[in-house]
This record gives sequence, structure tokens and C-alpha cells, in this order.
Amino acid sequence: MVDPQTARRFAPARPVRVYERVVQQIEEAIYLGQLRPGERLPSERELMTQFAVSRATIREALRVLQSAGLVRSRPGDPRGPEVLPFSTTGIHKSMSALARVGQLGLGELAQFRMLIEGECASLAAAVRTEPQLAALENAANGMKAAIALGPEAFDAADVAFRDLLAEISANTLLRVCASVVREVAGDLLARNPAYRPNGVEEMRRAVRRQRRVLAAIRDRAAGRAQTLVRRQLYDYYRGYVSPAELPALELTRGQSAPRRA
Amino acid sequence: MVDPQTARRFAPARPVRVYERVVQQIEEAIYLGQLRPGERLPSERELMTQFAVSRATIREALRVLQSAGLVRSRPGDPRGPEVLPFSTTGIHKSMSALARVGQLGLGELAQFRMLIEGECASLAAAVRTEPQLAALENAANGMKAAIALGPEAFDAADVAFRDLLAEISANTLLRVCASVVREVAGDLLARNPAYRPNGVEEMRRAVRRQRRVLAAIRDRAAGRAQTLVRRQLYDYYRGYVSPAELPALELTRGQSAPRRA
DNA sequence: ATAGTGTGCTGGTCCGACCAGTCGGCCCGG
DNA sequence: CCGGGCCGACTGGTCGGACCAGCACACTAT
Repeated sequence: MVDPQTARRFAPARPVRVYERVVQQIEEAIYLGQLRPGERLPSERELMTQFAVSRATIREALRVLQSAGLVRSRPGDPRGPEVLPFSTTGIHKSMSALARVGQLGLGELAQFRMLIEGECASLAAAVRTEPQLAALENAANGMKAAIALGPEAFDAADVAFRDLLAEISANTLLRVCASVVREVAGDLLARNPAYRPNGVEEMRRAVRRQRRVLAAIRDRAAGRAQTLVRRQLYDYYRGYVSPAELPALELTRGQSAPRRA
Repeated sequence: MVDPQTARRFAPARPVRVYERVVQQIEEAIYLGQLRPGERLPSERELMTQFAVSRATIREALRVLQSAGLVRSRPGDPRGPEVLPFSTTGIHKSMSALARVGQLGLGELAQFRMLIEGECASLAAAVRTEPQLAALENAANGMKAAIALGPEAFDAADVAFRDLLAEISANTLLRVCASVVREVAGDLLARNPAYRPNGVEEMRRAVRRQRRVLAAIRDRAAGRAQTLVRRQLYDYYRGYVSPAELPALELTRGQSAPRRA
């Protein structure tokens, strides 16, 4: 899209807001590790003198940092605003917005989830250690036990299993994406009029399928693990996505698709 | 992690900031389509009377909306703040933050990029139409032509080719992730002391490889397209990632890995 | 030593003011 | 008559000061 001939030689002379400079400086300090999670920023009145700006400006800057999840203010706390540990709420919010604004349908979310979690399983199969395998087995048992506690508890156990899978894959981005897309798809699904929670039989079936995934990971069968995960998700979402989006899901399902050595 | 026995019956009585309510109401209006991109919000002084709060509060709310990329204010514009079309800058910023805070190394970014772009190619091979194929061919020719214009122009042409691939895959999330991770990885790479731009020979090689990808997509050979893309990215990043992260990349490279029918 | 209280600070919200920038209509010159 | 430049009304950006409720800590009284 960028025509190199037209490439600007000069930067746009956009006026820089004062609060933006404040944001930038504090961000920089956090990114550079000069401000570590748990540490405190000076109070607003102190910052006001340090930056030589009014409190309104400081507060606007803090609002931006707060909405980015970098900082938290509590009224009355004499220690000042707290620098927060990094969290994925920012990505989550952005992606939810993408979904809510209607740019994103359940079909695309489901397909993406199949791809991401499939890769998680594939990688996990390749790199898993024995203790990790044991933890997975434990999680699978937890799922079985959770059937009796109802669909909510079962979902939580299912998520725990999948999270473990993502963690074993040893890729932070994969883990974050998996968790985010799962939640966003869940939100969207909950708003779907056709949605109904899992029945006991479906939960039993899900446990059986996760056991097969577990076996594939034990065997270091990356392709099998990937396909199993994809198919399970496909069956889960099949009934909810619009007919127009089904073909793409079937494509990703792995009917005539991925097979690994 | 959630113990259903301990599940709260009551919502936490967290005090709600006034500016948060303002943010929520405006967000809601945008998400519900009552405020479309290009439309204008009332002026700050007008909002102040509508919400019955002070201008400082309105401004803090607008700062939050602005940092989320939903709205833009320009001083002096009598039409008021503008509602923006959705953009991925929010996700991009969040992911950059994840990378900058050091939670994310080049290795993980590269691996993730291999996975994402590999899937793009795989899907593209499956669903591409004739016009899309022609556009891809055009983009490949553009890459060849861009060699003479230097590494920057070549990179732009390369990105154009990859963007096209992502677009053909027909999954918004995939496209967004591809673009974001590409940029973030690029930023990180540019900070790598060992980094140096592509030489002419490397660019020629890249064109040849993209041509092979193109051929695979023409043949609807999803697995081949995926593997080609992965290997190319692997070779690109191989020299820059730390030795500790190399094994994971090799794993994803597809040495003993994905092969499709 | 401990429990209760008080105080000094915090952040949250409001008010009023000034400045620079932008848009749109008005006026003037062609 | 038409077009271009000027001006004013309003915009957002920033400032200063003010008040309130809430929290942490130290001090006090038991």
C-alpha cells in the first residue's frame, strides 16, 4: 500500500498534547523497568510539580495509563498510584471491541480458536515433559469430576485443561490469544439465542475427547493432537455459526486437511 | 481456578467512578451503532450538561475513549469530537506493550508469526479465487520490481504480498494478528544490534520463494504453501533469535512436521 | 502491649478562567 | 454577479483553586 516514491521525508507537524508527553514519559519508565510492578508513582500533586503541569493534565495522563492497564489509582492511598504487573486485559478489550463492533462473527472467532488451540496442542505434543503430562492428566480427571458439579464448573475445568495445553506450548502469544479468543467467543455465544449449556452426555463426550488429546500428546503425535482439538471445537460451534460461515469451519476442521508424521 | 462452591453470590460493591459511567454510555452507543464512524459527539460543554458532570470529568472520559481509538478530538473543530472507524491500533499497542515489557522475546514472536502466516497461506490455498490469484501474482511482480528501489521499498512490497495472503484467508482475526505481530517483530528486530537490511541477493531469493508459495496456492496445495511460508520466515529470523529459542523455531519450521494431502 | 482514635495526605469531582485553533458566514473587491 | 479574504463565535487544551470522602500511619489512651 505504501508507495516508496511518495514516502514522506518530513514527519507530520502534529501538535503534541502536553498530557501525551506525560503519558509517554511514564510509559517509558515502566517499559525500561525503572518503575517495576508494585512500585508507586508520586502523588498527583507531586507529579504536577515534577512535570510542571496542572493536575488536570496529570489526571488525563493517568486515565490513559489506567485504561491501558499499566497503573491503578485508589482514592485515599497515601502511597500514590500503583504500577500494575502486565496483564492481557488490554488485548482482551481491544479484541472484544473488534467483535462487538460487528466486524467479527462467531464463525471467524471459532475458526481462529480452532487454529490457535490446534497449534497449542501440536506444540505441546512436541515439547511436553513428564510432569507436564501428569498435570494434564490431572486436569482431565478434574474435568470428569466436575461433571457432577454442573456445566459451569465443567467449563472451568475444561478451560483449565486448555490453559495447561497453551502453557505447555511455551509460546506466550499463543497462550494469550487462546485465552482471549476463548473468552470473546464465549461472550458472543452467550448472546446467541440458540445457545444452551452442555448437557451431561455432552460433557462425558468432551472428557472422552480430551482423553484422546491427552493420549496423542503422550505419544508425541503432534498432528493427531491438533486434528483432535480442531474437530472437537468444530463440533462444539457447528450448531451456532451461521450457515454462510460453516464452510470455512469445515475447511479448518481438518476433513481433508492437516496430517502430521 | 474458579471454585464453584466459593462463587460469589453478590457483586463486589466497587465504587464506580463518574467518568467510567460516561465512558460506558458512549461506548455502548458506539457499539450499538447509534453513533456511526464519522458522526460527531456533542461538544465537551454540551456533554457536560447532558451528563450533568463537570468538564474535567467529561475530558477524562474522552481521553479514555481516545486512547481506545474510538474517538478523536481536534481543537477548534466546531462540529465536536469525531467517532472513528474501528482500527487495530488498540490491539497493536497492547501487543507492543507485551513485547516491550520483556515478557515476549523475538523467538516467540517469530514462532507465532510462522504459525499465523502459515495458516494464512494454508487457508488462502484452499479458498482463493482466480482474481485473487491474479492479484497475488501482481504483488509478486511488484516485489521483483521493488528490488531495484532498495530494501525499504522491497519490504513494503513483501508486506503487501503477505497482507494479500492474509486477506484471502478470509479471517479478520488472522489478518489482524499477522499484521500486528509482523510490526511488533519488526520493531524488536530493528533494535537488535545484529540486524541488517536485506541484500540484493536475499531479496532475489525471497522473490523466488514467494513465487513458490504462489504456485502452491495456485495448485490449492494448502500444506505445501504453509510449509513454504514457515520455512522462509524461519530462515529470515534464524540469525537473530537467541540460541535458547532456536529449537522452538526449528520445531515450527516443519522439519519433521506438517505435510498435507 | 494493644486497641482505638485522629490527622495528614490521597484521589475524585467540581468550578471558573484563559488561550490558540478552526469553521463558517460576512464583507469587500473584482 | 462571483470569489477570496477577514472576523467572530465556538471549539478543545491547559491552568489554578476548591471541596469532599477515603485510606495509612502514627499517636494516644487503656
